[in-house]
Amino acid sequence: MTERIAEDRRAKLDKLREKNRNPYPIRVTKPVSIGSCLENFEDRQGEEVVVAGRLTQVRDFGKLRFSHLMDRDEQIQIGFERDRLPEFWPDRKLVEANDIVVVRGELGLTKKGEKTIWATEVTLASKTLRHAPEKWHGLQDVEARFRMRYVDLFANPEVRQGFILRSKIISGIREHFDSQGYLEVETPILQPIFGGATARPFKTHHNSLDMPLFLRIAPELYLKRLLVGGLERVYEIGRVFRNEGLSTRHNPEFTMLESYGAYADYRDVMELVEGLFGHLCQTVLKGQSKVEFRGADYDLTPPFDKRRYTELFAEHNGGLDFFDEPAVLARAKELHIETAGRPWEKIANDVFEATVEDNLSGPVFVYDYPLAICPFAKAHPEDARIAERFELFIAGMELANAFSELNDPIDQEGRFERQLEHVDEESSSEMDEDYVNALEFGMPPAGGLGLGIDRLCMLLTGNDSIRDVILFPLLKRDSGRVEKQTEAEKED
RNA sequence: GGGGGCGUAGCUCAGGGGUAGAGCACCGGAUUUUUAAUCCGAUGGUCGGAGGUUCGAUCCCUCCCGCCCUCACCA
Repeated sequence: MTERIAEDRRAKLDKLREKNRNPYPIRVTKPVSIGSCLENFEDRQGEEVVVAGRLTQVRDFGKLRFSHLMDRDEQIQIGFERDRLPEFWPDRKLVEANDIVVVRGELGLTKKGEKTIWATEVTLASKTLRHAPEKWHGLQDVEARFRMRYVDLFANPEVRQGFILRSKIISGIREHFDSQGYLEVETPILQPIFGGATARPFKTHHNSLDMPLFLRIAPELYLKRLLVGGLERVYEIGRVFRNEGLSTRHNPEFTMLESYGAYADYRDVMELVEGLFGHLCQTVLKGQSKVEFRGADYDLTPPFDKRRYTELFAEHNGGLDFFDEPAVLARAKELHIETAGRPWEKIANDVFEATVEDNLSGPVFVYDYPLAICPFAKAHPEDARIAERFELFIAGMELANAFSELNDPIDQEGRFERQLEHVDEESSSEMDEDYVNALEFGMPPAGGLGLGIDRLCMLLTGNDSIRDVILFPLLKRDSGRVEKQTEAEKED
């Protein structure tokens, strides 16, 4: 079969049209879910229902045929009998596996006790022109699954369930923040100055304003402006964009939750996060608190372990004091970490990442980070070198990042200025003066949180790769296939 | 960007310097209780792309494209 469209299916489509059967009707009878038909099924035999979905696996017995019908959540057997379907029966071979149909019928059982809808009326709702993937293995080819996610979703029910779960996770997050009095807001994705994180941005341009713009790397600085404005508790779930490499844990666009709550500090945010995980275990995981990820088990029951950054640093580096610059530099060289021309605190943090992070199975809050790598966090009242910041690690993945937000405009301006001394592709060459201006109008003390939704979904759905929890992960264009297709189209 | 692996029918996969293979799907036939139905028959391929070696390449070599894993950057 070299044609783009399966010729046999095209022929069936033509036959349907000849018989005045619309293969793509505008309106069909509204169905109920198959799941609702399965509830209390035994007591409802003989009841008439209308269901709809994709046909699978037709099993033909001459005057009788069986198939399964699949909708979003469930599937059920459909029994087609010649004598009950005078209208449909002559067309039965024109309607085949993979077609979308609406079936009216009676709930009943087969001789072997299989729950079945005995059809009394069958309407083709959409004719399929492509062959479906194999019924048993589904679509396995990873590349094809990503490029044709629409096929992956209907051919692989577990993929569909995974994305349904992702949707429920996001609903669960909204429920939790809403219940805590947080207001969901939206802030600019197109930003004239990028900030709020350390990452290379995507650049774009607005034509009529003739203005360079960046796709946001974080919503942080806009959300905190809203605290100045008095909204007090805000959160945003949205896409952020980072112009960096791809991996099983990184996609150039990913979904982030950020929240900011006035009159709270990072300890309160830890509780907020623990509460969130508790809520998700209750709702999304239906009371479960254990998840399996990459072959290991994780217990998400709060409270989580809490470990001080500098203590972990010493523990995994032979008692080394994080602030002992010459000793840490020596350790960095031992670990073959790039040191030349880089700020020492980044080098020291690289030592932390190289020696500690992979060993954090978690869930664990790592807290009290060195202030120098936390440009938006408040200093610890007892040690000016330390910031009130924590990160949540589970399965070696950084899932969340939070701090007691810096609201001192003069301190903030100074930290921006210090950042400008080391400008690279990952930091703006411009200070966000308006953000400092906002702080000068007064921002209440606040606890802020950033949480990677995709990684959370990986953990809760047990998927190893971020591409398995993003419906359409970024892929290169397959120029070979594209050329092949356009050539084939020209020949038509 | 570095290293490793992969790309064969619509799908899942085997094969391998000499006419390209299976199962499923599809097509024709049989069949009123199947559950990956079964049975009989038929169809279906630029073996990712372009070069090279060879009498002959899907197989060997080179380059290119794409995907996966991994390292680096990062969340």
